[in-house]
Amino acid sequence: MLDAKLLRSDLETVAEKLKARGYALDVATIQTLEAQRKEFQVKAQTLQAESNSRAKGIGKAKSQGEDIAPLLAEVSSLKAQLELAEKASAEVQAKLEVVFSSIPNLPHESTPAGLEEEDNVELKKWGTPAEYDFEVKDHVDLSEARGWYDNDAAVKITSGRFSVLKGPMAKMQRALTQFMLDTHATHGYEEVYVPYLVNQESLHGTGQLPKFEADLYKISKHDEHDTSDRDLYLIPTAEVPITNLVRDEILDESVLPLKFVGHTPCFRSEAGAYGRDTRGLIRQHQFEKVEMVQIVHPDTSLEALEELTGHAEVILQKLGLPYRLMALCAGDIGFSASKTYDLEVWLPGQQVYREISSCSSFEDFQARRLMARFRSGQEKPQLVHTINGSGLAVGRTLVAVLENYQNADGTVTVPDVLRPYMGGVETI
RNA sequence: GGUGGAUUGGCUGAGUGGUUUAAAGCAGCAGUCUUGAAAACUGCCGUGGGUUUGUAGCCCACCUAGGGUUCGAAUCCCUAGUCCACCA
Repeated sequence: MLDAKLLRSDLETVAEKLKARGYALDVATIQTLEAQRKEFQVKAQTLQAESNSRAKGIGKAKSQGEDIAPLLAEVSSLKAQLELAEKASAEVQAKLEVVFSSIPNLPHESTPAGLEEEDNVELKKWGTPAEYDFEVKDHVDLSEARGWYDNDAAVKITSGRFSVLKGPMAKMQRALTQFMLDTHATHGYEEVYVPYLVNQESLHGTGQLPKFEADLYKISKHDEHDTSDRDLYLIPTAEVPITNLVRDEILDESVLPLKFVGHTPCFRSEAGAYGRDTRGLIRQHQFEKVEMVQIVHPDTSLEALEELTGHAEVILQKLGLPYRLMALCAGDIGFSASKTYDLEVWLPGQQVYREISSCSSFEDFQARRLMARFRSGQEKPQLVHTINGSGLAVGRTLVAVLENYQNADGTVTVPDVLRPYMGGVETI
């Protein structure tokens, strides 16, 4: 959420900045609602103050044994007025809340201009794609030939865009997860285990709700006796539960930066992505991911994003996977993001670089929704900045390892760093 | 699954319808004293929102959460959460 005060004082500038990411801010509507909000809120508060002081006066009169009947008569019409004003105020504030929480974050000044994917800027390439003296397979052909990947079984058990992995491939996915968690621990991240089902407040805090409900799996309680809205959602990323650890907290400045790493499955309905990447493990409704989250002082968020992106790069480097680093343009960054780097890994099977990690700084956008703050000495609480990034998407890393490390005979060489996690085997 | 109890600020803990602006203590901050520290003493000491040029002043809300009763609710009623105890 953007700062409501900024939206009041400098709406035109905000609209201009949002234009950079292709978002048309409805300035007229906001100005109208804002004018109403001010009127009704001031009115309701004034009436409340009046009502409070009258009630106090009645109490005083009664304790002194005076007749309070005339005072009660005076106050009778006040209550109805107050109720009306409060209702009007609550209505307009609810409308503003909906509008405000649907406005995306402002792109950071260092975010490249542009609205399309083609406007993303390649910042560097690492590693050289290997030359193969045989015809390379993609991960699907390769793994099906070995009986490691069974799409039909997944369809039978559940539906499309799920996978059943078997044997060495299943084990390698687990090995990758462990390797990533252990590596990030050496960078000072505290490992956390978190719930896979979260409530609406959590999703609102990190920005998935209210705008992106269609991409989420919702779990209804089916309790006819419980009419309260307590539905839970499967997490689309560990960012949600991990970042929400600091929701409604006032941290002491000395604990910053907080660095968390967690491994979770992620669940995405991928509404609107039908027809894209239907083959193999690239785009799944359920996939494994290791996620890094940093809660930082506002002055250090830019450096923290560089650092965290570097931590994701280390994984690719240790695995010996060629990749490139992209700065996403204003039109391509996510709803809550201010600045985003994508890491794209080389997939020989497709002869393309594919996203394997997305690292973003949200500045105070999530923190404001989360009411995640810190206090320096005796000063007023300030909003923290939040940073997160995949380190890495495990399923896609598995794809990358299989494709990059494949041999002519259909076997796959196990990268050195994974061998300790796979009982020392050198090839699978 | 059932019954009962608890739920107050960073912590402990008073408060069962109105002069409560939530007592008091601890912790914290500032100061006095002291060579310095401790002790003692004095003062400050929650969060969000509104108004506003304003981190000034004034106002509103917040005693687990959400409803309700009332001129007035921490206090009474309902629903839910959490914790504790007992029963099955």
